[in-house]
Parts: sequence; structure tokens; C-alpha cells
Amino acid sequence: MSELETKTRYDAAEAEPRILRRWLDSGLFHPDPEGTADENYSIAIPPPNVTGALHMGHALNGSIQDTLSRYQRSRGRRVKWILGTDHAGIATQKQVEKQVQAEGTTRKELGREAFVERVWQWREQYGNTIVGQLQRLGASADYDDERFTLDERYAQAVLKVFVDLYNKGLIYRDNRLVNWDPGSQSAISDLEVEEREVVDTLYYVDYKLADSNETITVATVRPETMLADTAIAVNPSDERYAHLIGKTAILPLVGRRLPIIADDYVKPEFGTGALKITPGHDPNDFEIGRRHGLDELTVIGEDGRLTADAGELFAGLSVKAAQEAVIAALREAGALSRTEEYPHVVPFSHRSGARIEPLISLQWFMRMDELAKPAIDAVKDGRVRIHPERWTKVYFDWMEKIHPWCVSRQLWWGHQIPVWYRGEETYVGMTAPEGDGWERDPDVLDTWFSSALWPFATLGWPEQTPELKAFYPTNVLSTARDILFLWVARMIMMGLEFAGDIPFQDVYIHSVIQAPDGRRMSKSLGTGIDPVGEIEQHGADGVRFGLLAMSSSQDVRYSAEKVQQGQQLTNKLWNASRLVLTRIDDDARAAARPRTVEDRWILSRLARTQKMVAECIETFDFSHAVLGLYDFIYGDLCDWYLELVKPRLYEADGGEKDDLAATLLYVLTETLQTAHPVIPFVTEEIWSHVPGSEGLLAARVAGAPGEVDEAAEQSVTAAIAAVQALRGWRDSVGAPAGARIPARIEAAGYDETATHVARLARVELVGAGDGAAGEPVAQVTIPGGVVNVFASDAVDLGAAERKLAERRKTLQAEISRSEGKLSNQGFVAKAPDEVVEAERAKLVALQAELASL
RNA sequence: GGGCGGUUAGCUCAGUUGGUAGAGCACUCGCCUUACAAGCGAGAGGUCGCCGGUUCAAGCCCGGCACCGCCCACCA
Repeated sequence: MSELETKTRYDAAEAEPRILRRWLDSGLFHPDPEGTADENYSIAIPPPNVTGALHMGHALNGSIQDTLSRYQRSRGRRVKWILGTDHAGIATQKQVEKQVQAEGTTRKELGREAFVERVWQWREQYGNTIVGQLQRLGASADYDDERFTLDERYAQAVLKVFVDLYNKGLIYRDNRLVNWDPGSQSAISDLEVEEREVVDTLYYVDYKLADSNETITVATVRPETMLADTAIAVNPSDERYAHLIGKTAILPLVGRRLPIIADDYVKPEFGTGALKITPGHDPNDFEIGRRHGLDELTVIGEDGRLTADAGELFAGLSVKAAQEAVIAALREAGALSRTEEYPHVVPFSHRSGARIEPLISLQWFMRMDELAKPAIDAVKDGRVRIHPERWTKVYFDWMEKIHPWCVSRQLWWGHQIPVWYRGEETYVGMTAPEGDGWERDPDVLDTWFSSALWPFATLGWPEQTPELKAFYPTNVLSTARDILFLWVARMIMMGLEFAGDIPFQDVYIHSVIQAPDGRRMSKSLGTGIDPVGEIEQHGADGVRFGLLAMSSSQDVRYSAEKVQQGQQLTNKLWNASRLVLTRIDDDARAAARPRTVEDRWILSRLARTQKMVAECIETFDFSHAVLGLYDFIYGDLCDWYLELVKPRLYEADGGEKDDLAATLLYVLTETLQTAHPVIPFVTEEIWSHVPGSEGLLAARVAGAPGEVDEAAEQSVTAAIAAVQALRGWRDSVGAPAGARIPARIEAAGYDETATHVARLARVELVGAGDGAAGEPVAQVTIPGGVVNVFASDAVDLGAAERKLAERRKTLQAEISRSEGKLSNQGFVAKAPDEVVEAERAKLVALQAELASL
């Protein structure tokens, strides 16, 4: 009890680690795999990169998932929050490469085995900082059953999926144009490419015809790729070039003979209407080339330099240098007719930031259209629901025109593709084939290939484990929208295909938290705010509250004030609890035993709040849930109820005291329970001081909310309004704060609250027959009537009169507005009767008040 | 090029089925009232981006425009 008596401020930094320890030691977060997924509740965390540190997005998503998890635990459900990290192929490999380079060596010098070993070491050393940071946030994930996407069991699942898909004909190897990322020296998928606007130069290059003096001019932004040209294309309906179709042009600098072909793809109005075709280095040209059976030449290598096939003049040059050299040569040859600036969007690697180099390359692809169909149906028929709903359309749009997925990556860190080659032979299987001379495919799988299995591979699939039975499908997947296609859509496809069911019922797409100035939060821009620093400063509860309060169905800016608000709430709750707990007996026990109207009122307000919070959490409306909690705790509980019961709390005895203590404890306990999913630390801490409390609040199952009491609410709401009106009047007439002013309530509905109103407004109630009071000097309007205020030294009569005049003016304005409305025949005739009636009643009340002043 | 979101108080954001605008912070005034001065009480502050329409009534519904942001997209 002494801590409660002396600590006037809640000390989150002191309390939180202590409470976290108790939670972790309790085993509460590690449920036994019993029961079925229908009975239980589970969430699979979006696995953060092992290399990563907690950023604001993780902190928000962690707060959301933890609020859901703790809420469901309080409903008595067995809850498993599946935890783990992702090996994050490119990102991790890049980190370690950087480290290795700093030591003066390179990945290639080390060799594959040694390098991969280095990555594992690196992961051991730095890998799990984020898990500790999630704990700091209070995340009630299952730390005793952590997964990594390169775990042995997980890897087996990945290989099995690959082999099965291969056997079904959905995975195949093909020589196709891919997005080559010169930065990471690997192919990447379409989804890892971002378009950026750049200003290039459009070069007009003249190609001579083989058998005439004519020339045909093409426009290109990438003259260096002309070295791999294999045709020129024009639109078949373009009269300017009709006579050239079927003829042959000569490629400048190289001398190659190029057929002039007709293809509808060419836009006559763009450039010159003639297009050079480079199937080896342009996606559109690639398609045209395949249509016309053109050769596919390659002059740019995987290292981003020109190959020997580019000719000795250019071989070995970087793309940029080659462009300059080609332009110089064209200029010298007189083949460059003009140039112009040309702004357009071109692809860049989302991973390395390098400009994408389209290359023809032998890669593994996965056909998606067949898998997409059932995944579309799952959302269409509501088995999977996406919130906010507008994202379902985005999901459908992408899924309905889905393209093959390039799944191989030229990296070392990841799941090595389970394919072996020997001469012309190919073997696909989970283990190496029998016999000598087999060589395994050196490539690894796209990280997202393994992530796509996350909800079931974490639970032991393909074994039919008790975990799988108890927790698959999961209930909710909470994530930011940027990985809707990259991850969420693919999980739905893979879940349906391999685990035989949807991977989750609800997808919640949360806000992206931007920097306070509206820019993206990013380390490189210097706009990031470290959630761990915020936790240290304001407590995990404050940060959780703040993030949830900020979040909505759209992007929001980081609001330090909301975090501050959360921190203040924890302090308020702490102090309110001190007031209650230091003044009731140790043998008091929580029970709703209302004796007064304010008791019935707070129980009603509490019940309302409990229902509201539950509904908001279940519909993913977190900001309203937490702000509603704030209003209840700050407003109803602290500002009013505790102030209303203070006299009883100090002075009552016997049964009255016992009932009050029981009711206060009930209200406090239920408040703690309701707020716990949002602010778990402070509520757990206070719970430990509640007399008779057993075990952890985090493990406590909530009872059903009580009933709403409309009559009590009406009565106390009026009392509150009366107090506020009287306080406002006092202030306006300059009454000293301590002065008690004689007054008489002339209004119905205050039988039970009159003494409260008088005390909180600091007025002295005088009886109706008390002639000594004389004539009232002022009237203060309150719900249902007025309060007559009598002369007192504390009242500045001039100020009182000014106040009255002001009120008259307001009333007159309102009356004329109301009269105008009611004399409008349209309103009276067409508005619903109840609206018209309410307006009439209001007018009568206004007129009565004006007449009384 | 297509699509989606946004534009409400100085700042960050709420505004449920259309019925005379709310919160937090900041600001002003008054209070060390025995839970909390990182507190308590009171107050000031808004032509709801612009134009038009529907309606008795529009922040909310419809059409158009402007600006900001995001996603998708194979015009050299």
C-alpha cells in the first residue's frame, strides 16, 4: 500500500519491465495446442526481417495485434499469436555483404558456403533485436514457439510446395525477359519494381534501307540497345511506311540487316511512327519479337556492362558509357538526325534503387492464374473479408489479371531451389537424386515464396500437427497495404492450395504512419521516429494508446500529442486508483451495489463503454475504441463519478461504506479489464494492488457488461450540465473560486442530485421560504429550469447584468431562427413529425426562458 | 493513361442513417480544492477546398473543378 500512497506519478519505465517479466514467466502467451481453430483465436504476425529494428509500422501493427489478442483472451478464448522472423533474402544478404566488404573481402572470395555461414552468424548476433523490442511494446506473442523462415522444418515445407507445384505443371523454367536488378545482381519480380519519373533524351536515328537511298528514322531513349536490334516495326495502317514493309534496313554502326515489319503495337503518332525492335532488352519488343519470330540478341550482361556481342568498340563499357559512345559514333556517321528532352517513367529496383535492366534470362516461373481463381472466390463469397472494404476491389483487379511470377533469385541467402541438372537432364525433388554428376541449381527462391506459406508452415505443415488443428485457419491478418499483393494475396492462394483452407478470415489493412510533416517516415530521409525511444520517454502504454488513437482507415501523420494523451491517461488511471485503493478496506471485494443515482449512473456508463469498446475492437475501429476509453476514464469516472462520491468515500461508514467500496472496486476492476488490451502495463500494475485480485489481469476473463440505466443517465447528465452552467456563470461574473453563493434550484429532476450540484458548483442552497435571500440577482439556465442566484459579496452585479444581456441576445437570435423554421410551410409539411415537434418544444422553452429574465 | 484516398478550429484528426459542427494539443482567464500542478475549472477560436444541383433542411447525397497523397499501367 505504501507505494500507492507515495507515488503520485505512474512510473512506466520502472513498472513495465517488471510486469513484462511476470507475463513472460506465466506461460500465458504460449497456449497448448488444444481444441479447434473455430474455438481458438490466432494471429500470424507479419514476420519482420531478421535484420530489422522496430519501426513505427511494426509498433502500430504490434499494438493492433496485441489489442486483438488480449481482448480475445479476456473473452476466454485460447489465443496464439504466432511469432517469427523472415530471412529477407536480398536485404539480409546486402547487409552482410556490406560487412564483409568493410573487412576488405567479398562475397565471391569467401565462397557460397562460408558466406552463408557468415549470414547465420550475423543473424545470431543481431537477428532478434526486434523480438526484444516487441516485448518492450508489451506484445503478447508466443515467444516460446518462435519461427524463422529458414528453420529446418519450415524449409522442408517450402521445398515440398515447390516440388508439388512443379509436378502440377505450375512451376516451370523459361528463357524470358525479366527485370534484372543490377544493384542486387538478381532477377526480381514485377512487384519489386517501382516506376520513377526521369528526364531522358529521345534520339532520332536514321537507318538506311538496303536497296534504296531512302532512310527510315526511329526514336529511342536507349540508343545503346540498338546494337541488339533485330527489326524495325511500323503500324500496318501507316501510309507513310506502307511501301517499306517487307524491305530491309541496315543497322548503323553494326551493319546488320533488319526486316521492316508491321505490328499494331506501334503508335503512328508517337516519335516518327517507326520503332526499332530490340527483343533482348525491352519488354514490348520482346513480345513483338516472339510474335514475329525475331532473333533475341543480348548485348548487356548481368553485370550491367556491354558484352562481347556488342562489338569491340563497346564491349566492357557500362550502360551509361556505352550510350555516350554509341551517340558519338552515330553522330560521326551522320545517322543522328536530332534529339529532344523526354520525361517519362522507367522501372527501378525497389530493393537496390538501381535502374532495372530488362534482360533475357533463364529463370523459374510460377503460373498464377489457376491458383488465383479460388483465391478470388474466397474473397467474393466472404470467407475472407478485407477491411477497409475498398481494398477488395484493388485485390480483385490485381488477381484477375495476374501474371506469372519469377521466383528464382541469383542470391545465396535463401531457400535453394530443389532442382538438379546433369547434362540435359533435370531432376526436381526434395532431396538430391541418386547418381553422380548432378549439380544443384544455384539460385534461391524469392523471399515472398516462403512467406506465402507463413500461416501454415509456422504451425508444422505438412505434418498434421495439433498446432495446425488448433490454430489454422487464423482469424486476423493485420498489415500495411504495401504488401497486399506481395504477401497477402499469395498467402490466400497458397493456403487454399496446400493447407486446404483460407489462411485467415479477416484482413485488416492499417494506416501508414507518416512523419509529422506528411513525408514518408524513412531512415534515409531522416524522417523516422524511433518507437523504442518513444516508449522510453512515454511508456509502452502511452505509445500504444497514441498509435491506436492516430490510426484510421487512411494514412495519418505521427502525432506526439496523441502519445502524450496516452501517457496522461495512464497517469490519470494510476491516480484515480490511488484515490480508491488507499481509502477502502483490504477486505473489500468488487461487486456492483449501487445506492445512489450516481452509482447507477457510473455503472450504466461503464456498461456502455464496455459494449462500445468491444464493438470497436471487433470491427477494427481502434481509434474510437481508445478515445472512447479515454473519455470514460477521464470524463465519466475521474471528472465526475469520483468527485461525486468523495464525500461518501471520506465519511460513510457501515453498510453504506461497504457498498460504496464494493461498487468502486467493481467499477475500477471492470475499467482495468476493459482498458487492458490497449494499455496492458498500467492496468496490470494497478490490478496487483486491488484487494483480492488473484493472478494476472492479462489472464482474467471478463464478465458480461451490466445494463444501461437511461433514467440514471438522464438525471446525472442534467446535474453535470447544471454544474457546468453555474461554474461558467461564476467565472463570468468574477466570483472568487472559494466563495459560496446563495442560490435556489427552480427546476425538476434534481431531487437526487441537488446537493451534488451545489457542492461542485460551490453554491449554498437556500430554501424557497427563506425570505432573507431577497430577490434573485441572476438566473442561470439549467436543463429543465433555472437556478436563481441571490446577492452576495462575491457577485459583481454589473457583470451579472452584462451576462444577462448577453443571454437575452442569444435567446432572441435562437428564437427568431426557430420561428423562421416553423413558419416555413415546407418544413412543417415535409419534415418528420418528431423533428417538427422537437422544434416547437424548443421554441416554447426558449420563449419561457426569455420571459423569465 | 486508369483507379483509390484526402481537403472541417492555429496544428493533428473525429463527425454514426442529411436536422443549427467535436476531441487532443496550442492559446486566454481563474485556481497549490486532502488521487493527480506533466493537475483542476472556465473560455475564446471554424464562410466544413471551389462552383453548381437535389432537398423544407447539405460537412454528410449528386455533378463538375482545383490542389495534395498513394496504387496500378508494355507508348519507343
